[in-house]
Amino acid sequence: MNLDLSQTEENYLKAIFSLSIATSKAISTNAIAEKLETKASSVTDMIKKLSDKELVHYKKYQGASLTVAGKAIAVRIIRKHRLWEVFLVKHLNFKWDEVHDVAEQLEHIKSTKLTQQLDEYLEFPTHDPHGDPIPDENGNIDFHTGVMLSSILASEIAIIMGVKDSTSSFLKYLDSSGIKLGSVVEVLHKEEFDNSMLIQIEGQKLSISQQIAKNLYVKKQR
Amino acid sequence: MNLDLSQTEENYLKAIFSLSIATSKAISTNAIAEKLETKASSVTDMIKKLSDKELVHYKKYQGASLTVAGKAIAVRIIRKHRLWEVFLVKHLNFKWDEVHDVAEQLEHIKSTKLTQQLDEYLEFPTHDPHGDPIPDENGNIDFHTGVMLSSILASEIAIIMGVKDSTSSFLKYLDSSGIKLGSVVEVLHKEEFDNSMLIQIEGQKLSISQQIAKNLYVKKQR
DNA sequence: AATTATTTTTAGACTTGTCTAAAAATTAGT
DNA sequence: ACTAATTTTTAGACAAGTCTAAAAATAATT
Repeated sequence: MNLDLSQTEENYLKAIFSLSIATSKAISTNAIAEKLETKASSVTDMIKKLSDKELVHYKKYQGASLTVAGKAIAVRIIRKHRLWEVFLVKHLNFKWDEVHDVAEQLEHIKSTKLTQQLDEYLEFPTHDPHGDPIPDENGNIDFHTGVMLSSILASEIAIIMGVKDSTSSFLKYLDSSGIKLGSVVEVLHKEEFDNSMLIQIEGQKLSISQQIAKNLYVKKQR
Repeated sequence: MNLDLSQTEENYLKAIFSLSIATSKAISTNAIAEKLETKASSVTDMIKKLSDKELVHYKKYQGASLTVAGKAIAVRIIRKHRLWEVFLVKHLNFKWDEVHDVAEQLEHIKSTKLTQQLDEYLEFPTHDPHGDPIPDENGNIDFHTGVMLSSILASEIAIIMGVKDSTSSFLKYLDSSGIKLGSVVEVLHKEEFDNSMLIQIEGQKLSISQQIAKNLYVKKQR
C-alpha cells in the first residue's frame, strides 16, 4: 500500500479530522465538501479512495470518519502546519493573520527530519500563534479546555488562550482592539438583549458582540 | 494569462535553465527528458504548453530556450531552493548532502514575503552550502568563475569554492576526505597517465581522480 | 545523394482530481 | 406512513500530466 499521499488526499484527511473534533459522529459528504470548497460528488470519489487505503471508515450514505492510521496522518499534517506558523511569526516577522496560506503549503512538505529539527529549533512550542495546541511527535494533543469567553459570567476574570476563528478579518479586529493571547479580561457586564458583553481588557473598556466572545477561548481565573 | 504555475511547469523551467548554463544553443527535448527522468513525448507536450504561455521559445524539432519571463521564473525558483538549503544547514542541522530533496519541495512554496523574510533572516547569503550562487531579489546571479580544480597546474595553490556534482555520494566522499568549501589546496603532482592529482589539503596528502577534480570549483591563488 | 540511425512529434490511452446532471437513498413534514 | 425535500452517489465528461507505439523530421554514414 502506497502511503505517500497527494496534497489533496492530505487535505481531505485534515478536513475530516477538524470536523470530527466537534462531534463523535461520522462526517457528512456535504460537510467535507463545504469545508474544502468542492462538490459533494468529488468528495464521494475521494472518500472511496481513502477508504480503499484504509484511512477512513466509510459506508455509503453514512458519512466518513478517520481510521487510526488516517487520524495519525491528519495529526502529523496539523503538527507541521502549526510548527510552521510558529516559525513564520517567531522568526520571519509574519503577523498572526498572515501565516495561514503559507502554512497551508508548508504543511505538505515531506521530511520527518525537517519536522523534528524545526520543532527543536522552535524549542518545542506547545501552541501556535492562534493558541491552537501543537501535537507532539507521537501525535498527542492537548485540546483546548473548550471554555469560550461567551460563557464567562459578569464580574469573573479570565485569560485569553486562543481564537476559534482564525480568519484574517477576525484577527485584525482583535489586533485593532488590543486583544492578544494572554490578555486578562474582566467581564464587567453582560447585555441580556443581544448577549454582548462589556469587558475590561489591556487597560480599556470594550464592548464586544456575542459573535466575538464565542470565538475566544479563555481560561477562567478562580 | 495565468502566471501561477504548477510545480511540474516550474520544474521544466528550472531544468531548461540549468541546461542552458553550459550552452547558448536551444535545449533538446531529449536533454530535458533525461534531466527530469521523463519521456521525450511528455517533454514535447509541456514545452508546447510553456511556449503558449510565452515562457519558452520553441520551434518544432529545434529544441527550447527560456524567454525573459521564463528565465525570471526559473531564477526565482533557484533562489528559493538555495535559500532553503542555507536555512536547513545553518539552522536545522542538515548536512550538505541531505538538503537537496527537501529544498526541491520547499522551492515551490509561493509567497514573496516568505522568500524576502527568509533571505533577510539568513542575512542575505550569497552562496548555498554547495557553493552555488544565490540569485538576488532582482534575479542577478554571480555565476561561478568556472575554474575547476582539474585545470590547476602542479605547484599551484587554490581554494575550494564549490561543487559541480551535488549528489550525496560525491558530497559524502568529500566529507570523508576532509575536503570542504574554503579549503586551501596545493597541487603537488599531476599524473599524466590518468590525470589524477596528488594534493595537499587540510593538512594531509591526498590522491584524487580527474573525475573528482573536474567536479570541484576553485579560485586560483596568485 | 541515398540510406540508415536518431531524435522529435503525434496519436491515443491512462490516472488523478474535478465537475454537471441524473438517479438512488435518506431524512423531514404532514 | 407516505410524499416531499434533501443528501449522496453514479455516470459520463474534462484538464493536467504521463505513457507507449507509430509517424515524421532531422542528423549521420557511406
